[in-house]
This record gives sequence, structure tokens and C-alpha cells, in this order.
Amino acid sequence: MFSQLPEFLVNPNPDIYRSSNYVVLDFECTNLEHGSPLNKDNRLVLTAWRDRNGQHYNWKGELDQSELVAACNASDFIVSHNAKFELQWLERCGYDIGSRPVYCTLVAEWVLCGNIRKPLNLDDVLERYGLGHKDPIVSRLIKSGVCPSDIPRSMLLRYGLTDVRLTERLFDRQMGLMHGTRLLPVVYTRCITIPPLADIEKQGLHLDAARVELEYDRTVAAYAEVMEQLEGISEGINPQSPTQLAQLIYGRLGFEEKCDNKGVPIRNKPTKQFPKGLPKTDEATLLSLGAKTDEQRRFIELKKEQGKLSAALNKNLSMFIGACREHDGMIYAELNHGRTVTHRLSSAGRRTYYKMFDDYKGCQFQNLPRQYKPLFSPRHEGWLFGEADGSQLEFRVAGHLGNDDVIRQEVRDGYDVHTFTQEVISRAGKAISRTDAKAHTFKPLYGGTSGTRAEKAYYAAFKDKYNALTTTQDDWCFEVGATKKLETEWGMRFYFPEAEFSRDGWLNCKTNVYNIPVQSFATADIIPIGLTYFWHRTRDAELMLVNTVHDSIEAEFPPHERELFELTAVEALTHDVYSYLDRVYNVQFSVPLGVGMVIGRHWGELEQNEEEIKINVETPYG
DNA sequence: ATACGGTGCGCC
DNA sequence: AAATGGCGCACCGTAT
Repeated sequence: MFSQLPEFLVNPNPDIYRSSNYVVLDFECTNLEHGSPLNKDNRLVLTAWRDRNGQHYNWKGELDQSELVAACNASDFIVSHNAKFELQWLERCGYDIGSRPVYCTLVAEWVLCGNIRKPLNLDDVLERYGLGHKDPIVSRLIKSGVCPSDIPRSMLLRYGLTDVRLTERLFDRQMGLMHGTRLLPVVYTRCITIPPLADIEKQGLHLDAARVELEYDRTVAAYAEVMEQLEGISEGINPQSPTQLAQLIYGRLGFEEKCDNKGVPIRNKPTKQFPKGLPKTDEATLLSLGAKTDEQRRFIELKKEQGKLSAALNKNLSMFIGACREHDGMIYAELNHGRTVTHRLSSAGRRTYYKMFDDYKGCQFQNLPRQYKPLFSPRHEGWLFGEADGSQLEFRVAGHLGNDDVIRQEVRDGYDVHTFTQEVISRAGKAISRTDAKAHTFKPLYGGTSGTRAEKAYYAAFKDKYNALTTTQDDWCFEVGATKKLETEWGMRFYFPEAEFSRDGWLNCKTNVYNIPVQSFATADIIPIGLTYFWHRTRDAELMLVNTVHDSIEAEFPPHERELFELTAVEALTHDVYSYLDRVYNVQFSVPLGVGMVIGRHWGELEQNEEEIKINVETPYG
């Protein structure tokens, strides 16, 4: 039932990058949307590559690249800087992007930098390595908007071949730098994710036009209503202007600013109008001000509503309605490596022109409001939308990294962690609902300590209950304090050059040290590994992967592939992960992983009489 | 006019 | 002197 996995996932082995049989690539293309291969109006201008037989090039465009594709098919892996881009072009050339691994010098550089942000574009990286630079004249032409198709061929060819040569030297230098480290397996993990990402970006997400129209109308009406009522109190101020809002709230409406324990107001950074700091006007602050008069209460309520409706309209609904009316309900986004310090993926919207706004709009795919998930539906009539997420993923990863038997036992027992939070906080004197307690459950996992007396009692109880984890995290802090860096169990390295212990024993970057390894292993390794196996295991199916949001993957499929989705999600997000971590990282993952699945006609919506599927899978190590 | 930093807010 | 982490986008105000 599953598609056949390629050898590099059946027997994943980063040593493949030591083979001398590889192809280094660099392509030049027309420059709409920065040359995106997903833009059908772009075409390839020049392909340049280097393999065991020397250097080659071709001016013939994406439909006539059989020589290039043959060179790729004869290689063990493909090298390029920002390989997602070249893979998307190669697919248009007829190459099977899942057939062999890539080595992306951009992604490898990201891994070498760990959590330190540095520019990852080829020129800057070459500069740091002292490897020279790309041809500055052609670089400047392209950067200033000249289409490569208008650049003289002799100049462009020299530029392309130079890029190939320099990329190969960079690859060589990176391999040298990784010698004696355990970073190459991390690079392997990042790189096997690139073909699935290249594919997902191509698909986009599909909106249900009827639902979007309804929600849009409802929200526009609600927004008009709120604005009219606000007008009665705020007399013409712009409620989205922090400065105008600050004047109103702390002026005529008579609110008192929140102060720290020395009586100094807690403010944002100074502006021209507010040289002593701009008073805060975000929702959390407004709710904490303690409205006393009827007018104050009414204003806070209305402003809260206005903020939400305005964000919903501007960030999502107006664009959704444009997509439904002008683009068949489709919206598109990128999924990028190289942005985050924890090595999670990040998403960025692909800005698209809408006639009805005479403007470009885009939205990323990882912060869509949950309430709007049901606005999305499969693009094909009768198909299903499925979401699979890693149950309590970061908590379980913390349990493994912290070697914490209490977490292991609670996961196996299906223990309700939030009820524990509720009970401890309530017992400490402040009755609280389970829902409200949820916000506190994992705060101490990331080093959170401040709060009310009852909340602090819970944080202490957490550290006590999971003392093995706490000890591990404190050990990380000691290592960071002593060496300014942390090498994790799976080989990834994080750097904290500013780390200092204060006299009272507080490490200045403690919360980062507590958080980064957990978040990284869970959402930069485990989920991408699962996503990759899922993609390869379903390649022969009609099913398409359409998104991934940190601990989840989303897909559209016909009803007869429902079982395929369910079985593959469990296989890929549990068994495949255990096996990959063991073989590539020599990590025997020791807490059961779980998968939760919601399948229906819309994203996040179950069919009637159906429930979310939840499955835990025991580790192979008992 | 355009660029940029700050703020606010959505997600995990 | 600070005490949960990580992002990207729309909007505002300010600088150029």
C-alpha cells in the first residue's frame, strides 16, 4: 500500500555526502517573483553544472534539459545553494525530485551557525569563508532588476559557471569544518526535508468560497458595528494607532498606567510624541488595567473586539475573499529553512496581486487563526482534508532529553497534565478552570518562574515532579555557563557567547537554554523526519501534502485514501522517527510518540459522529 | 515617496 | 535585574 521508499531513507546514511559522485548546480532564470520556479511565467535562461566529467551548461530552457537530468540521475546526490529553488526548477525539467538526496550549502551553513544569525546568501557566506565572490557586475544587474534573459550571454555564462565552482568549494570547506563533529547527520536531516517542502509549496491551500463569503460579510458587519460604537467614546481617533490610543486611554478615559515595583510605568520604547516611552496599549495590558467606570469597561470591551476583527479582516479575510473571487480560492506560501534560531521551519506568504484591492497581499501558513481552519477545504469535490499532529510533542521530547521516568509513565498512562495544573493552583488558594490552567502547564518547561503565589506553587511542583528533566536542563545551563555552548544528544550545537551566571546563580540566557534544545529536536528534527517519510510513502497516491505547522502535517486526499492517510501518518510520525533517530543520530528515543488525527470535509473539522483519532506507539526499546 | 523599527497579534 | 521559547505580516510613526 505504501509507495516504495528510496534507498537514502530505507538506509539513511549521511556518509553518502562523502561520495565523489555528485552534481553541483546553479540556474539563472527570468526574474518574476525573484525567479520563483512556481511562477509559470518564469523560464530557465541558463543551467550550469559540474559533475565528474567536468563543467557543462545549457541555454535551452526547462523543456530541453535531458543532458542535465541525465547528469543528475547518474549522481549520488545534488549540491546547490538554496537547493529548494533548484529542485523546483529541476522538477519542471522532468527530474524526479525525490529520487536522491540533495546537499544544500545554505542549509548546511545554517546548521554550522547553530542558533547564531548570520546572512546565508551565497555572496555573504563566500565572503566569510574567504572564497572570493560572485561576479559583482552581473550580481548588481540582477539585483537592480535586470532580467537575466537581457544580460549578454558571455557575462551570464561566466557568472553561472563561477557560482557552480564557488558552491563546490563551499561544499568542500563545509565538509572539512564538520569533520570531527556530529553535525553532518543534522545536515542530512535538514536536507532530506527539502524535496517535500519544494512539493508542498507548489500545492497551496484551497478556500471554501461559500464559507469565506459568509464569514467575510459577518465580520465586515461586526467591524462596522464596533467602529460605530467606539466612535461614540473615542471621537475620531484611529484605534489602530498606538499613540492616539495611549493619549485617549491614559488621558481622557482616566486609566492608571501599570508600574513596576519602583513605581516606574512599564512602557514601550520612546517615540517623538512620548520621549519617556510609549504607554502600552496591547490587549493584555488593557485587560490588566482594571476598568472601573462603565465607560472604561465599555471601551476596553470594544477595543478588544476591534483589534480582533481588524486583524481578522486585514490579515486573512480580505485576502481570502480576493482569492475566492479572483484565484479559484487558492493561496500560496513558502516554507523556509534558514530563518529560525531553533531550526524550526518558518512560513512566508507569497504575495499575489488582487484586482479588487489593486494591491499585493500574502499570508503565511503557520499563523492562520484556528477559527478559520474550517474555511479551508480540499480543492477537489468529494475529497477529504486531514491533519495529523504529534501529541504533546515537546513534552515527550523533554521527557526523552531529560531522561525523565515520571514523564514516561504519565505518557503511557494517558495522565491528564492540565488537571494536575488545575489542582495545584487551586489548592494553593486560587480556584482555576482546567482551560485556564492549560496556559501554565508547560511554562516552567521553558524556564518560566514568575506569577502569582498560586502559579509559583505550580511551577515549583512541576520542577519537583519532573526533577530528572529539571536536573538535565540545569546541567545544560552549567555547560553553557562554562563553555558558552551546548552540544546536544543528537549532535546539534547551540552557541551562547553572552552567557554569564550572575552572583545569585541566574544564567542570563536560562530560558533559551531550557527551551531551544526541546523545541529544536521536536519541531526541527522529529516532525520534518516524519513529514519526509510521509511524503515518500504516499508519492504514488493521489494524496497531496499541503502544509506543515511545527508539530503537524496537513493533506488532501480522495475518500478511498483515508486509510492510507491514517496508516502513513502513524508509521511516519512514530516508527519511521524511532528508526531514523537510531540509525542517523544513534538516539534511542525513549518516550512513546503519539499521533492525533482530524479528518473531514474541511481543515480541523470532523465528520458527524466521528472523533479525533489518537494513537500512542510504544518505543522499540521497551 | 520609500524604508525601517516598533507594536500588536495570529500560530505552535 | 530578569525571571516561558520561536516565528511573519499589517499597521503606525518616523527618518530619509
